Amino acid sequence: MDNALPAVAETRSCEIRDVLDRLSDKWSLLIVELLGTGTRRFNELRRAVDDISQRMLTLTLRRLERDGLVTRTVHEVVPPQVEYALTPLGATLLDAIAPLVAWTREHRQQVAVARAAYERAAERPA
Amino acid sequence: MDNALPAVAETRSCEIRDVLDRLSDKWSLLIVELLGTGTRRFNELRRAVDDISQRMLTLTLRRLERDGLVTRTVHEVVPPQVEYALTPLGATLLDAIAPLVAWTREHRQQVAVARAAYERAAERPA
DNA sequence: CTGAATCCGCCGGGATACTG
DNA sequence: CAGTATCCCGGCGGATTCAG
Repeated sequence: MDNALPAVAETRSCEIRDVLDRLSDKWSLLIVELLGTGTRRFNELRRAVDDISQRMLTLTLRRLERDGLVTRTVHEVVPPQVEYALTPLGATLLDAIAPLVAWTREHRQQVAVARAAYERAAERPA
Repeated sequence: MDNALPAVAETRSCEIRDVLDRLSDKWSLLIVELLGTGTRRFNELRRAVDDISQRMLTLTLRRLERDGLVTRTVHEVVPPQVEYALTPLGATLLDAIAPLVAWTREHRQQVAVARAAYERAAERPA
């Protein structure tokens, strides 16, 4: 077994840092996942996430738009109406995170159990 | 097309929140990815990530251990030697994030281009 | 309805020093 | 080598208010 830390590992870690950092905020992946089911309006997303602030929803959507993952379409009507949807690029990201989302659903219990056991062990060192 | 926000979307978003939040910190996915290539010692990881502080590496590893994703093995020798490795559960997570990691590698350029275009458009509203 | 702007608390996370 | 302890700062993100 090759036990030395291969150069490829370091290289790969560096390469994915910027984008992975970008996606590692509190809401981005969640919004992408939600937009996977179709075009949504601002308050639709707000209600769906339900504990995101206006501010963070706006900022998250702006960043996703900036990175070419989401489109923002303003309909000039009263009251204003803005629709958000995944771009083709965003759709590929959706596919990429699907396994991760599935993983969280399938292993959530297992993680919770492990965490509970760890906490219990930590509380009684005697 | 079913354009109403389906109940399933809200439900799914809520279900994955806790674990996704847990994984959405700055370093966890990166460490999991690095441990995918085999057992590593503390300073090996430190050098591999290279701009993580001692503190954050320790905290990140502790949390991964707590959640049953990583094992911590202390060898009672001098100097001390501690080895970290993925648990079977951690290995399943590695598989789950593989597509996301691949995505970042394949679309990094595209994101950078979109971002640059967005910034340029923002700077010249005239 | 969809934001922008402001204020502010909290904590993620870096730097440094110390320990077994 | 592999941590722990302490200090401290920046910015994420919530609450609220204002605007088109």
